[in-house]
Amino acid sequence: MAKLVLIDGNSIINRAFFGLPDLTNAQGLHTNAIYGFLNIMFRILNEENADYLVVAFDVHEPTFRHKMYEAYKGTRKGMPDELREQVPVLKKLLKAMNITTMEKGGLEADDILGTLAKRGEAEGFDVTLVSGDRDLLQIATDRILIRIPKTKGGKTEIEDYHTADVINKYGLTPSQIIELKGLMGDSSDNIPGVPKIGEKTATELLKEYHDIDNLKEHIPEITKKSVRETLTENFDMAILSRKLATIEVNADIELDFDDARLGDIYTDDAYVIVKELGFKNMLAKFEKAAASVDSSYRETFIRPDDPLSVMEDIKDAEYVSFFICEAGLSVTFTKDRTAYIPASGEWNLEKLGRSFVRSVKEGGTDICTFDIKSQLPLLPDLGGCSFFEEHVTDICVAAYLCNPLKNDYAIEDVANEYCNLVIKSRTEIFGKSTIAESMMIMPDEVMEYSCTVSYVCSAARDAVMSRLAGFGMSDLFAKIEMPLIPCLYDMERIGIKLESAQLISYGETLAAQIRELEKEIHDLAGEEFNINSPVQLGEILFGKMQIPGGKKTKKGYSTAADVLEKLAPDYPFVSKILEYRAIAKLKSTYTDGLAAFAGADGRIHSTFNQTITATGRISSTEPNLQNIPARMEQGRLIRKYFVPEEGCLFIDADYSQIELRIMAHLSEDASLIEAFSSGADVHAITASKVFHVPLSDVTKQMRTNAKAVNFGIIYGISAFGLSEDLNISRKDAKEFIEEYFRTFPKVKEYLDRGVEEAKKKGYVLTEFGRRRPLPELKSSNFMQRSFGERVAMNAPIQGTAADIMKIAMIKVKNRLESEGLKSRVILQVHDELLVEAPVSEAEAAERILKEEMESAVSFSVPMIVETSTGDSWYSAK
DNA sequence: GTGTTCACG
DNA sequence: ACGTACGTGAACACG
Repeated sequence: MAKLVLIDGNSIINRAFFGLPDLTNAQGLHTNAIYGFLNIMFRILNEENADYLVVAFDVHEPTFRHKMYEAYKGTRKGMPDELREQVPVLKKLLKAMNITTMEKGGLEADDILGTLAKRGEAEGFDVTLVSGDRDLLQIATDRILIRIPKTKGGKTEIEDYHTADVINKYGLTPSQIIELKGLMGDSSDNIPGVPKIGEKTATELLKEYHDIDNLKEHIPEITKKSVRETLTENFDMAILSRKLATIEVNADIELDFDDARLGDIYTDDAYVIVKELGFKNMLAKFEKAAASVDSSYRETFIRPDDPLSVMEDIKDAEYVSFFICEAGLSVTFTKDRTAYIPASGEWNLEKLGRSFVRSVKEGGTDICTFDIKSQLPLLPDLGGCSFFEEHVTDICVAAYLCNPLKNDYAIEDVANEYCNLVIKSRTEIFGKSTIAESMMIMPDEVMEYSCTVSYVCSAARDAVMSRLAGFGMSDLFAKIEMPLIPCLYDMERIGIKLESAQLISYGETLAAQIRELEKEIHDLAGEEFNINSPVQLGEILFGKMQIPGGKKTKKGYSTAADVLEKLAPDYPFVSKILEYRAIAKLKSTYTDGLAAFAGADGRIHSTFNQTITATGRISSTEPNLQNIPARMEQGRLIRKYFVPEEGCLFIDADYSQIELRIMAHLSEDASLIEAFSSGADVHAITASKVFHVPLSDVTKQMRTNAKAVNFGIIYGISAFGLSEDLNISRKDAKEFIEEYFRTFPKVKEYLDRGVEEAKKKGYVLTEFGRRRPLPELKSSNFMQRSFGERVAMNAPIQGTAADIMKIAMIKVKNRLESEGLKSRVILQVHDELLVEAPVSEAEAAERILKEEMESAVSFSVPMIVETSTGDSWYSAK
């Protein structure tokens, strides 16, 4: 028996859109509805052995009359733009998968589906009809199965209806569903129905009188007066509504089912589209197709007999792209020639790297690759900041600057986005194994991968760099991001010394405290439970102990610190929990966690990532050294175990109030600029001005409030946020903000102007041209739009601060080296640099740090740097 | 894998 | 009426 599957495209894509969180691909296209649609379609195809498949759509040309009607009714709003833009992409994808789609002016998708279902049944098929719309139940028979997917808590469950199932569930036959809609209406479909008659009454009436025509004859028999009256008065509504609810099953549709026969849907074209959409977990399905994608470029990969000649050619070339890994070196000269030299025999890895570096240096050759920082261990003495500025192009970093919002910058995405090239990703080829592990087992694949990376860099270079130039970021790239790479590499390579043994012993004292607290908490609670589990803790606190706290999260109660802190004064039990949490965090993340990262040299080598943040900041991982405790003494003690090498000191230098200073500069607010020029405590001055009291009369509370407002302004202030932070009413918070803006009127002008401009352009820029796109500003969702507005205020400030710090790092490195010092920057924490300096150099290094950081930019307010020295990170702060 | 919590700037 | 501060990363619980 042949099987025909019909999908209600509009209905399913709608369900998917509203059921899934907002997803976007690298280009900022919304993709959640397409993703959800595909998931459902794949599931159906998996379950059904479909021979024929048709996806039906409504025609989306809302007529003038439609619009008037919708505006008047206020219901069934037009599609949100975020969904609208996805429809053509889905259609394109379905086409690429050779799946028949149908739409016809004047017909709704329903009518197409109804007609095809009945026709299919008549031709002897088993028919399965997939829709989110219960209207379709009227089509159900023993041979036509209606499947309605429902998303329940992330999972998709499908309800199945044959005739019997409809009767079971509704007590009505499929054809009576039409009568049901006629009586009760359907607000989602703009079917009015009979006033005051809902599902219950309608069902009872139909059970008794079967259908609307028969019901008409028997209205006088109805016992309930209100029902009798509304039916008498509004019977024409029932007739009209039934007509609206009736799905056309004899529409004029031309379709030969043979044309809808399901073939191979995993085509090359579809692979490319799915890849563009960024649906990584679906790509596996299309993998086979990927292998057959045009890969003629592979024929340009060669293994020269004489590595030496390659090295000579590098000298002569103006620029080359390359990739070096444990397996060997690839060098792309032109798109027609990529040479691969495996590391073996005489040409071992060491020699390969050194020769490459020498050739590049001798030839003054420009080099281009992807994520050069990870290759630097194999490229000894490649060069410092100025070499990077003049000769290096990192495609990964360039792609990041072009769009800093992506989660990762895998080479296959760049190949796809900039050269329309489909290549296999590293994980597609090697799985979880590293290249080093794979080179013995599959050397050919390793060679091909290496060559592909190098080739793609050449192929993408022009496109990426011209986009960068179009965005005005060429200087930012060459003069800041590229020279920063050796700074980051140095910090990673040098690392920071950790007194592991002492740290672990501090961990043990913490463990003792944890055990103590655990016991007290369990005693107070009267039972043992996992304090670390927010679910269990919520149950105990707000369930068992009846502490007022209310719900907050999707899954039960929130036990976040800000909630608990409000309760702590009244409930000692809650204070204990907070104490427990604080210590448990210290132990797991900072004591045990950090100790595990100490290398054989007794130092921690973190990774500093340049392509993670949306604002241009650096991030630190494995471990994160940018969030070592500092605010509470108990945590701050952790810093005592970060120590300088013997004979060295730490010098810590941090920018004072850098973000506020930047805002003063950008807004040109005279009062704020003056506040900074006077050199006094800016939060106190703010308080003095906002609360209209002399500086000497500013109380602690006033300063705290002013400080919170200052932070709020930088974050893109909202009365709600400030009120949460200060634990005051929203009204008071609003007044603070208004008074602040009255005091610093130009700050308000600046922020408003920034948001307005961002809305017009769709992005914001830092002082150094770093660009942050703001797709949220176009959102129809209030929350997302508001978020976009706050980001528009924050990103130029946070981003400019990041730019300044990057400039400073380059200057500091250059200066330390040019003065022949051994002192080195070993950490960056956004507005702070930590230098490890031989004791004899400490004073010089401290002076250099301050000078170079303060002179990194020349703004209308001074950039002040505070330094301090010590024999641990703790004492140098 | 996702959500919650919490450490930093 | 909505339900919020900006930017990160790690540990843990839980499905």
